[in-house]
Amino acid sequence: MTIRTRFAPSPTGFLHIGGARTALFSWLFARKHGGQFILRIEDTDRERSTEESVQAIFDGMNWLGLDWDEVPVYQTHKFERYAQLIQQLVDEDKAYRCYCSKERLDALREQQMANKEKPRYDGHCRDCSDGDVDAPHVIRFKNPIAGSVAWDDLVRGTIEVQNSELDDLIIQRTDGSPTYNFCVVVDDWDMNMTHVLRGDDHINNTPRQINLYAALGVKPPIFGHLPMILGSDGARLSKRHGAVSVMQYRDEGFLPEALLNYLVRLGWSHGDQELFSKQDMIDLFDVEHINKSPASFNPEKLQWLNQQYLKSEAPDYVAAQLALILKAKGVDAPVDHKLIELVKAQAERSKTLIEMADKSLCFYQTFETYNEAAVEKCFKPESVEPLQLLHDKLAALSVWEQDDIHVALQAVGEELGLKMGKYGPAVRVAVTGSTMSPGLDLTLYLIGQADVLERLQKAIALIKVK
RNA sequence: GUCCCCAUCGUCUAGUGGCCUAGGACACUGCCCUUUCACGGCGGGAACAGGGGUUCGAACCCCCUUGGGGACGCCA
Repeated sequence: MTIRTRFAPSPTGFLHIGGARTALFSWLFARKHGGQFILRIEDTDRERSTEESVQAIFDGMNWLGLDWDEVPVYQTHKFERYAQLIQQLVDEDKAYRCYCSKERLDALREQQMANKEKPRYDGHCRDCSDGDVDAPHVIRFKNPIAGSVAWDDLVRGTIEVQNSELDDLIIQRTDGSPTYNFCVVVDDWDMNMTHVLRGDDHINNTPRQINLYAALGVKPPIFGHLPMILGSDGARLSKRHGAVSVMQYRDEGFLPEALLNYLVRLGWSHGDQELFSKQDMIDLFDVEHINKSPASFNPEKLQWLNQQYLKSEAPDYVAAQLALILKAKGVDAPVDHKLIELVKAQAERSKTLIEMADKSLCFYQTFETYNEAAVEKCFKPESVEPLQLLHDKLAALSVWEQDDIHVALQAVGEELGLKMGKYGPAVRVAVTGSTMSPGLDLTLYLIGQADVLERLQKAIALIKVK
């Protein structure tokens, strides 16, 4: 039997971190077993579902490289199918029309809460099957009254719930539209899902759905409930914890490889291994090592991972991403030798592409202002002489090679009897405006002869005035 | 409140009865490397929620307590 899993988001916003992690695990499970991974858009809530959200989900999945098989299924395209099955349940006396008013339901709930009971529908209309079909009504599923429902959860083990805890859920609204719990069951059945991996906020829905499967005479899929992702304060991850949209991470300079790697380690592990390529994940993934407890999202570790990938991914690939961000900052940097060398040098100094871009700006445009503290510390009257000497030596170079620049840099120290630490910082501030940069010779090399000479002169003039 | 689920360093986790005076990673921190900033290397502090059992032996099994999360919608 081919394994088939799915990711079924409702298009009411962007693809968020929690959804992405669920999608990743489902995707991994399918890919690992050579099965299929399908996308389903749960858009039965027409009020909140939008076209843009659907696209945002596709974008997020694509960016992460979570590819899906077959064409995505839209629940709104299946209303006839749902209606037909609901009618079937009514005909078979497995569902019934309920005429209870909202007011009655609210009062009921309030009273139950006051009695310290679990609020649930009392079955008021359960046995009056002779109601007027034309009067406003919903359709409720006749949940079994006695016994219990149990299933063998892929990650939790056996879970059992008493039917007495479950009420008769609405499967069709007054407006005739079907509800979530019903659609999910029909869809997973229609789509031949073998395994359903989802967030454990659905654990409470599972017994209801299993009862629905039984009523429909269908064998349910195997369920696996993934622990939730919490924010740093232990509460469910939400907007106030910072970025929760997958695409926001792209915008903040993260590589998809890093986010994926971070996500896969949230709730799953393979011994002590921290770094996983996509192929590693597919090869190594197993449900046995999925954790049961919720995990807190830790931005620092994500940053560390991002730097690991900034350093280990192909420099031209990183350079292409960097160019995009540089462009957004108004710098047109071609993905050439210079940018690639810059990536290699900056990767070990940057956690994100944004950071890398900011640190690389001065390689493409003259900086407006010097870092004040740097000027204070490094621009001294005695800096003029080595700066001038370096300027002259560099000006004399007919070819601009890193080796020659290195020699010139060394020569200045030797001729003046100065250690590198004595004049190096001044050079660095002169050409970059700050005290931090990659190795000096590489820095000078990448900035280019003309700009270096110009900046050196500008610095000398500044020091003299000072 | 009721039901369901969960519980190892601050965080992610290893651990499936003896290999555990509990291992790795992030973060923090000391030293080394070093022309800056980093990277890297070598160290350090830091956890089995509490209480009862079971067992020759419990981080691992059972029970209770506590704590946390989730669900309780004509949302999904």
